[in-house]
Amino acid sequence: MPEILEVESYRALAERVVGARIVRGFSDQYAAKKLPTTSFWARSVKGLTITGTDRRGKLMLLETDGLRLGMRFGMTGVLLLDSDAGIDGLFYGPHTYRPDWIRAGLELDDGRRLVLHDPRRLGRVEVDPDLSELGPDALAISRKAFDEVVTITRGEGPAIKARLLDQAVVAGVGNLLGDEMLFRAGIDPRRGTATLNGVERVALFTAWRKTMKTLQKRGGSHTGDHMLGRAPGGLCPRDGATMRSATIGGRTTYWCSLHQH
DNA sequence: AGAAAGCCTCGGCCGC
DNA sequence: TGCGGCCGAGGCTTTC
Repeated sequence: MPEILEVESYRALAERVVGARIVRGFSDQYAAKKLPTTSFWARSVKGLTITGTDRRGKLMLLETDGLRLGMRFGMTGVLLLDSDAGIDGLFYGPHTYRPDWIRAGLELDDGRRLVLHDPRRLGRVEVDPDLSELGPDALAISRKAFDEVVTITRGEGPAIKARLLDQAVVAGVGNLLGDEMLFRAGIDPRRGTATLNGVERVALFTAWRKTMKTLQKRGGSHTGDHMLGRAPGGLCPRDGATMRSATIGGRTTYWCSLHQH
């Protein structure tokens, strides 16, 4: 659920704890799944002072005077500072918060708590996360980085939708965002990446930048134009044609039968 | 009851 | 035939 725009809002929220010292960290076994042991997070974070925040794709980072800390939010994770949500709940999943859905977090020397609230337990905490497996950040992607996303060395390459979702190629495009930018660019998500011509590439790049900009203003990935037709039997909000759907790149994908080709 | 917006692993297939 | 890389399917987990 949280895609890059939501994670960016969490990062902005986390800015408020810069300067604070961590007195205690905690996590359950699920949140610690990428760590050697469940207690690794608690042992690693104790005593660190938070010096800044960062983000690569959907991975949020806390810079400290020691280790670099990472948080992933899975599909239903939210970052809370005391009880202030980084965004106003989530479109999918419960819109309520419950103390027993707090899976990991940090207690700070000023009494505040920065916590991962995650009903579905797919969020993760990380210590010194490996960034080498992630492509360049999708939010403010450069033309050069974009060119690499759509460049395939041999064959047609994967479907463009699957390519967009590959975090090693570009970090931060989630399922909704991928559908939204292809919708705006008028490109069929099933198209082989290498089959996009120059005009289509420019259209996709333009749609990409505009989608990020617009949705960031609106407040998240679930406020895209495309969302209106994103339901079984839905109609395209642009031209009223029927929307199609299929699994592409492992995710449910919706596209307009008329203007995306 | 089925599907869900992330991510990881596994197994099959393709090409060298 | 052997092997690595790629890609899709399935699993995780809980909720609505």
